[in-house]
Amino acid sequence: MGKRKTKQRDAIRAAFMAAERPLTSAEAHVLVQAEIPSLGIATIYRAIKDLLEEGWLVSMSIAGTTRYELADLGHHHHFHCNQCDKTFDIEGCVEDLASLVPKAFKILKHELTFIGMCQSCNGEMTS
Amino acid sequence: MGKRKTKQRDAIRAAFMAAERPLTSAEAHVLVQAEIPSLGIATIYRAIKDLLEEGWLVSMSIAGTTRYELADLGHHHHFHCNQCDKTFDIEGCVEDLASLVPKAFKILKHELTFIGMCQSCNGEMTS
DNA sequence: ATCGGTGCAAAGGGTTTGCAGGGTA
DNA sequence: TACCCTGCAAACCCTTTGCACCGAT
Repeated sequence: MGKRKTKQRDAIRAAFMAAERPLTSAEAHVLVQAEIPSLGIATIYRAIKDLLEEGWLVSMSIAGTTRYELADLGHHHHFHCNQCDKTFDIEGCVEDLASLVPKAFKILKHELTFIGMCQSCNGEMTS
Repeated sequence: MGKRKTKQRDAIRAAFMAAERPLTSAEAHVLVQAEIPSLGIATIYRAIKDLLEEGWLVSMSIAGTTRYELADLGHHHHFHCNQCDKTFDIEGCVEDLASLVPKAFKILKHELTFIGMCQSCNGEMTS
């Protein structure tokens, strides 16, 4: 009844560990197919669902798409590039964010996302 | 060749003005149908598309769904309730957010969203 | 009388589910 | 061997598009 170890799920976990940034289901699929070309998108979705439930991944909604990354990265935030549509991790946070919210609202977490152009795309524009 | 004034688009604009919070396309549809029951969802989507292009609405991606609100509300942020799935506006912001981002990244804007339980739902839980 | 907007239904794109076969334990 | 996982295809849901009709100008 426990989870079984399969090469598909190993490859999916490996893709998220290697990515070092949040991945969409489609991005994960492409990365994993480099290892296992026959792997179907349904397997990606089912694995992500299980990994979310067991707390190994967390999800976020950025730029109209759900993205997933390792749950144990610690508190951080994100930068989304409109040019290449990739999302990157940003270290650090700021104080007193919670003070913005009325006390009657119960805060579970917050998400801070910067939108703009990433280092790579910005460099290409100005070169 | 300009935009025409129709009762459907008037009702759609009125719904966003009255809502005082971001609405999903489905929420807007329900609200507008109270006024014009025959109004179809495609009309909502087409009107939103035009209103975004003319800068009257802005869109955001929260909790897996695209939401829209008036563009002229000034800088503010959002609170999303996991219980009722509604998103609310939060006044204010904090300083020095941009300092978190590496200088090579070009910031266009930022989005800050608190996730938790809103006043109404929180009250129902504890009563 | 134009021609943009609307309503309906079909088409698209992304995500989920049913099912038979394959692989782990 | 038992049964979870996979791959494929169908089903779903949300959004977009085609088309004929309606209605604002």
